[in-house]
Amino acid sequence: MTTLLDDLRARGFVQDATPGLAERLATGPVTGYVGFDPTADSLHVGNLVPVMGLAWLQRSGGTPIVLVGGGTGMVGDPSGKRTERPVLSLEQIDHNVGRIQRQLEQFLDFAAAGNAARVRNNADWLRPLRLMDFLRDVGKHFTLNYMMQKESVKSRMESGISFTEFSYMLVQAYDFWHLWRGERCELQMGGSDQWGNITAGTELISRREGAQAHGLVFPLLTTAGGGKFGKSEAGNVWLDPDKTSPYQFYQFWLNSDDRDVERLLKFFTFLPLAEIGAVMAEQVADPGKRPAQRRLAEEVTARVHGAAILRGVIQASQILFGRLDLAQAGAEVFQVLAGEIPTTRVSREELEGLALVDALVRVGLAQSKGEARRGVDQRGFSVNGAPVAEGDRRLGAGDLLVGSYVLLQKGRKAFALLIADR
RNA sequence: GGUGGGGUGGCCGAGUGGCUAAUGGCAGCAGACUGUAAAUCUGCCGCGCUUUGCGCUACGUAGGUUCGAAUCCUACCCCCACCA
Repeated sequence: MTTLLDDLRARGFVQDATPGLAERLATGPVTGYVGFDPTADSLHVGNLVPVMGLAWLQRSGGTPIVLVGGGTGMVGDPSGKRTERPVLSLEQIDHNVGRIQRQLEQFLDFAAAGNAARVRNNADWLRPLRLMDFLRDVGKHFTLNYMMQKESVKSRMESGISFTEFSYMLVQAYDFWHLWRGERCELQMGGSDQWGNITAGTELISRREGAQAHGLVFPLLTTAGGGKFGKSEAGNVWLDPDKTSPYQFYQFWLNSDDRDVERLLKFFTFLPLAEIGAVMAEQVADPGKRPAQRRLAEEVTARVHGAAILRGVIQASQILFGRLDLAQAGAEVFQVLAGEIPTTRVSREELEGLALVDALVRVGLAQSKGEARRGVDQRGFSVNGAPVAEGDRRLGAGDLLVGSYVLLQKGRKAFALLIADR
């Protein structure tokens, strides 16, 4: 029988784990937690690795706890950070937590009998905490020498580290202890930069309670191209459809590098490894068809946005990238597109004689008219699928498809729809 | 508080009076090639215009010297290192 640790390891989730975790898991499911920053009102795909870690924990019978850093959010973790965090109001944090929980519900079961997922906010216990109590109950258990050996501190000794940031690991250790004490939470997971903070927590639980707690860290995800995973042209790829449209979301996964796709399937889908193996076999046989990317994009998009939206997104993708002749497309096709790509409405009068460069800026495909002009010079823009060569090109009624639509395109991946109202 | 070093375009980093809208690298955008890939090659990469050119804004901030300043002078702000 395999345990959570075996499963996570097979999927590449385990960068490091504390000794004894395997033995502990062999005796039964655990309660475990991951900390999240409530700095935004949505998760982005970069947050998905720990979310999937919690989901697997729950699937193994364990109880996942989502810890929201409402208390720690105001100080700042020095691990891998260069700048201080913004301070958020309590109302803002509550709002963000509510939105994020709704997204988590696609991955975690908050109603499961016996091991329902829980959300905790460390503001609840950190805010009332008194400094003297903290120094007595937590500070006493750590030597300066121990703390200075942590990578998060060591790497900052040259450039300088504030006392607040230096103390961060103790606060995080206190969180772990608190969850252990109150809910018998025995495992903390996180990114590999959290290793030092997590082991400080297991240390505190060991010294104060004489009990063994465990830690597990995920590897840092990078792309084969050498970049940070989870970024697109528009910045972070968010789960919130208002921040990243489902179409962009689907395209993000579909455009995954061949070298990354197998790893991404293991990380971000619940497909059994045997099935991933089969998909990869297809992929190797005919890379041009990209069955692996398609499967990845479908699985993740369906989970985050639902099957119905996925269908619409696939349809829109076929229109924009397939051989479909736009002139043959009906009005309903454009209605689908309007929901998936940036859409701007103009009046008929405005459209008549509207300079293309102005239109491109207006729909957001170009930042400035100069940029639009350069792009046109380089044959980078198309109107209704036809590349534009003339820098002084103007739009008019003759460009309207189905009487109302003009499809503008930058390069091959960026589109915008202009709707001319009657 | 003292001493020294520094603040240049998204980032890194050249530039010490006119040839500088500012070398180079990274990131980004477009084109070719492709599989809506990767790699490679090419072009672009402050804003605007009636675009082989012209105008405006810009080298921490504010003044000054000069025909002319990112480059020199003054004050101020900020950062870093070492010392206290």
